[in-house]
Amino acid sequence: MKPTESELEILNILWAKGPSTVRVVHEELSKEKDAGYTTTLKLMQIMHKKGLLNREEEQRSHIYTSAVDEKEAKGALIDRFLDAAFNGSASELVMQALGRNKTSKEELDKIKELIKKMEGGAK
Amino acid sequence: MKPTESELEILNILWAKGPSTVRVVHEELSKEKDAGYTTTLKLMQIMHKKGLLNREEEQRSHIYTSAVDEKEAKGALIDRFLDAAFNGSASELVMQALGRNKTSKEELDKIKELIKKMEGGAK
DNA sequence: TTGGATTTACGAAATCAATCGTATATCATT
DNA sequence: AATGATATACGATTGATTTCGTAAATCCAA
Repeated sequence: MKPTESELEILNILWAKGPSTVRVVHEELSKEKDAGYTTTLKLMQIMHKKGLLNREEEQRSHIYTSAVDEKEAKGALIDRFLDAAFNGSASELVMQALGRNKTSKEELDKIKELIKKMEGGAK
Repeated sequence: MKPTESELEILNILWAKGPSTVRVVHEELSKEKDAGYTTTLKLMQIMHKKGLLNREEEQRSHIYTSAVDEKEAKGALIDRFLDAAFNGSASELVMQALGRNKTSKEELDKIKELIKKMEGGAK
């Protein structure tokens, strides 16, 4: 399971909006990039064939849903990214990511909470 | 600047080992995957044309070095990955990355240090 | 019910990444 | 100087991704 960047965009939309028609996905997609309707359609058809999307064909406008779990898929993406760019070291990635973007206090708190929990569990 | 996965592997080797010949890079690469020598050569030639690598042609065996800064390049990679998969939210990525991999106590400590520093600077 | 709009299906082109074979040049050793 | 090893250059191929045009089916509204 190795979605391309375009496919990932579509998955993100479906994860956020739930079951959707090509029209809806395309509309959403159009906010970011511009491509023809049939391009989006074709992409989603390919993704369906690959098993990345489910679809219901009862209506004239087919309804698509993601066939892959969001957490799992993103976890796999992280793993691949980690291996490719950071030699598998999660902490390296985290340091870079935090050092880079300005992250809000609330977010930092959440992360601290998580660390605390992880340490607690490890003891 | 958008290295492919193969190109990133080569950049990683050059970042780690410093100026190197194709031969050396290829040898290192061969530990992970197997491809012919000319494949590695071609890749590095393309990267040179793209401006990803510098090379010195004085010797018969050209010496290649990365033309891009490691921190900068990885930062750009993170940004793109963040946008593609996590809607730009660094903390989301961090949470997933930490929650996923088992990270050592030392690494967690380093991260806590970083957070402390960030909070200090924000005050 | 007919015409316009919307949808799906499908083929094909354009691009790009990755791989390799072959030719040519250069070097080192005998 | 000749031979074998090693280097670069370059073209060609393969496969995947992205894009779009067009045809056919379906729906809706005048």
